[in-house]
This record gives sequence, structure tokens and C-alpha cells, in this order.
Amino acid sequence: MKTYKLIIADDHKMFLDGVMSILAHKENYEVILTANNGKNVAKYVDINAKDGIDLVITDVNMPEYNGIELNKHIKENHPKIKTLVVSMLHDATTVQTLTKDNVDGYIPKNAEKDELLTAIETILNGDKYFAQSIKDVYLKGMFSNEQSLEESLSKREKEVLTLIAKEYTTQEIADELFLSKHTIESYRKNLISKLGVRNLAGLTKHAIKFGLLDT
Amino acid sequence: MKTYKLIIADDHKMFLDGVMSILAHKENYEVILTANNGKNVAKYVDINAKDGIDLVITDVNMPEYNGIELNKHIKENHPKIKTLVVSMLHDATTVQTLTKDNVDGYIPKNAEKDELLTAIETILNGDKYFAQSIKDVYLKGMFSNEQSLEESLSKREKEVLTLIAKEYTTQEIADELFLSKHTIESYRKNLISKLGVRNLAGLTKHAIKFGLLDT
DNA sequence: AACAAACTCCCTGAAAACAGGGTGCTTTGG
DNA sequence: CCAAAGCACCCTGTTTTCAGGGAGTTTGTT
Repeated sequence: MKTYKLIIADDHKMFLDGVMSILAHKENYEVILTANNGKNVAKYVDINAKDGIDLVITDVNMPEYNGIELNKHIKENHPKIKTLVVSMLHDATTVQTLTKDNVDGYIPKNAEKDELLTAIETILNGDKYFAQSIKDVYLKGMFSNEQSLEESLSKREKEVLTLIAKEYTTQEIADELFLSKHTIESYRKNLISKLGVRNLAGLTKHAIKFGLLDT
Repeated sequence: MKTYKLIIADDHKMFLDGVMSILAHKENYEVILTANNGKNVAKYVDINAKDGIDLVITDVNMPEYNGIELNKHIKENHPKIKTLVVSMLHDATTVQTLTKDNVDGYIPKNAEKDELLTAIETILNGDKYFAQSIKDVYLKGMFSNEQSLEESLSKREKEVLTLIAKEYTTQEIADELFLSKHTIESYRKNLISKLGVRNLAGLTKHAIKFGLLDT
């Protein structure tokens, strides 16, 4: 029986302990690394990939290289290594980005322990595994074209949106960015129509959703 | 050696497993109930308190009775039962509300396993235990008088604030609540000054922070 | 070179929000 | 019982936002 080498990344120690304890009973899994951020995993993988790493289990929200970036890095540089995302939040955009980046599995954190094991086994077996709830979110996102609203915004637009949500007036934003007040007005209009909202309140909510504010 | 009876509440199964596995090695702890919402714990406690329950470990964010409400319920009805909050988020308001409601301990979810054990032991010993990071947040909140902004708002003010954050205009809110447009304008002004913000964006952010939106 | 997308700037007019005052009535807690 | 807080309402005037157009430039990609 082959022993699989696993890596687990999550910034919540207790989660790590939880997964570890679940895997502890399985003799054919060896956890070779745990980390609380994606960067360390990426580094380790870059160096040790040649020694064989089978699966990286990762959270989405982590400081320094989140799960999305980590997955992308692994899949681009070491496509043989499997990835399983275990996350609390599962909005359509995240799920879609990850699937686009060829993630091998995605289960929510409130999944049963058995589902985690099933997911790991399925993935190590060469298949993909997505929890039903994740599939639902994915499909919902597909048909409600609410998908990649954030992606549809340009750098400048996000910049303006951030300042708007920080309670800057149009004039102040113009001063801050050395642009004409008319320009900012245009951005404002475009943002309102792109995001399908009515006013400042809606813009602010999206800014928060997109994580543009460091509150 | 006395065996302590514990209850754990968290809507993330893996977290439950994590805590369970940490406690599994300790012979003097018996987990008599795990739940994924506060309501079930409250029910159970109401019925079984007489048989002796020592400690309830709970998350803050849970469906149906969050950790704050659960803690309050327990402390009001069964003050002998100790409570330990283990949470991801620890904003000043949450920490203050919990301490006001006499919680026995509070540690972040990214705490080390040893800290969890220390917290449990300390609390069962009759003392309180707060992680350093929690103390920091608490103190910061104390001195920045950002504390109980939410509490300082009346029911009506919150109602108006909710609608404002839902992108209603003043006139629409007036229609919705059968009030004069002038009245809503007053509320808007008061909210802006009470919350110390400049405009709609600031109001919206507070509404979200207060959990007034069910997005 | 051609094209799209992003970026920049401008205009008008209406609607809403913001600032800073004020009145009076009702509810509630010490 | 009385003060404080909450609630509802009104006014004036200014600033900002919103809605609707148009149009030239830069930049990156086939």
C-alpha cells in the first residue's frame, strides 16, 4: 500500500489539528508539512516537488498567498500535485476561479469528516471531488452571471471604487488621483451600471465584498 | 480526579473534530454534546443543567443563536456553567458584549492547541482566560470609544439605517415607514453624526458591521 | 495596422444627500 | 413626577450624486 505525502495549509491551528487527527488514523497518509500561509507551502513545494508530493490541502483565506494563489502556483509549476480546497466561504467567483485553475477538489469546512476522507481518496485516485454545496454555488454562479463582477473591473475602477467606499467625494478622489472631477464621475457611473446598483450604498457593499477595504 | 463535562458548539464540523481530538487525550474531559448551532445547546442545557455541566465551548458565528446569545442565555439561566468562546473574528464590540455578559474566556481560532488546553484548565479552575490578542482588541475598543456604537442606536434608527444601506432613497424610506421625508432626513443626519461618518458609504459600512443586512 | 478595452475628459439637468438650525409630542426610567 | 431619550416633523441653502449623453487618447493584442 502506497503512502501518500500530504501538505496542509490553514491559518487556523485548530483546523490543522482537526484534519491531522482525522488523518492520524490512516496509515497510508503522511503529512509532511503544515503551514499557516500559502507562501511557505509554495516555497516548500518548489524545492521538494522532485521528492514526490501527492496532495496539498488548503484553506482559501490565508495571509500571504491565499488558497487561490497557492492553487494556481502549484498547478502551473507542478501539475502532478493534487490540490484540495477546504474553505468556509464558497462564493461563485472563488469556486470558478479555482476550477478554472484546475483545482482537484473543493469541500466546505462544515463538511463531515467522512466527506473529507472521501474527497482525499477520490482525488488521490485521479478523479475530482466537489461537494454538492460547492457544485450548487458553481452552477448558480454560471447562470446568474453574477460570476466575475470583480474581474470585470479594471485596476483604475477598483481604485476609484475603493476611495468611494472610503467616503471620499468625487472631487476628493479627483484630487487624490490627479484626475478631472468629470473623469471620476464617469467611473462612478460605470461602476453603478456595471455592478447593477443604485447608489453609493451599493457601491460600498461591493467594495467590501471584493475586499477592497482594509477595515 | 474529577471528570469535567463539556459541550462544544460550532457550525464547522472540522473545528469540532479538531477540538475533540485535542481533548481526546485528556481523560478528565468528557464531551457530552456537540452542536452546530446555539439553540440546540441552549435547549440541552436548560434540560440537563441539573446533572452538572461544567463548560460550554462555543464559536461566535453560528446559525440560530450565535455565540453571544448562547453565552448570555447560559450566564443568565445557569451561571454556574462556564463558557469559553473560540472565534475567528474578534472585533471590539463582540469582545465587550461577551465580557459584559460574563463570559469566562475568549481565544482566537488560530490559537495553539496548548492555549486551548490552558484556557480550559484555567476556566475550570475558576479563573478567567483571555488570549493576549483578545485583550488587545478589548483595550483598543475601550479607548477608541468605538465600542457600543450599535447600542447607542435606537430601534427606529437601526431600521432607517438598514433601509439606507439597502439603497433606498430618503423618499422611499419615508414611504416604506409611512413617515415624512423630513423625518428620514433627520435620522440620516443623526446617524451620520452619531456614527462619525461623512456620507452614505460610511453608513453602509456600519450597517454591515452591525449585521443589519442579511446579504 | 487594426481593434478593443481601458482611460481620460466634458456637458446638462434633475434628484438626492448633507449641513445646521428648529418645534413639539410621547415614552420611559429613576 | 420630571428629565432624558426617542420619535416625528419642518425649514433654508449648498454640495454631491445620479442619469444621460458624447468624444478623444493610450495601451495592449492580434
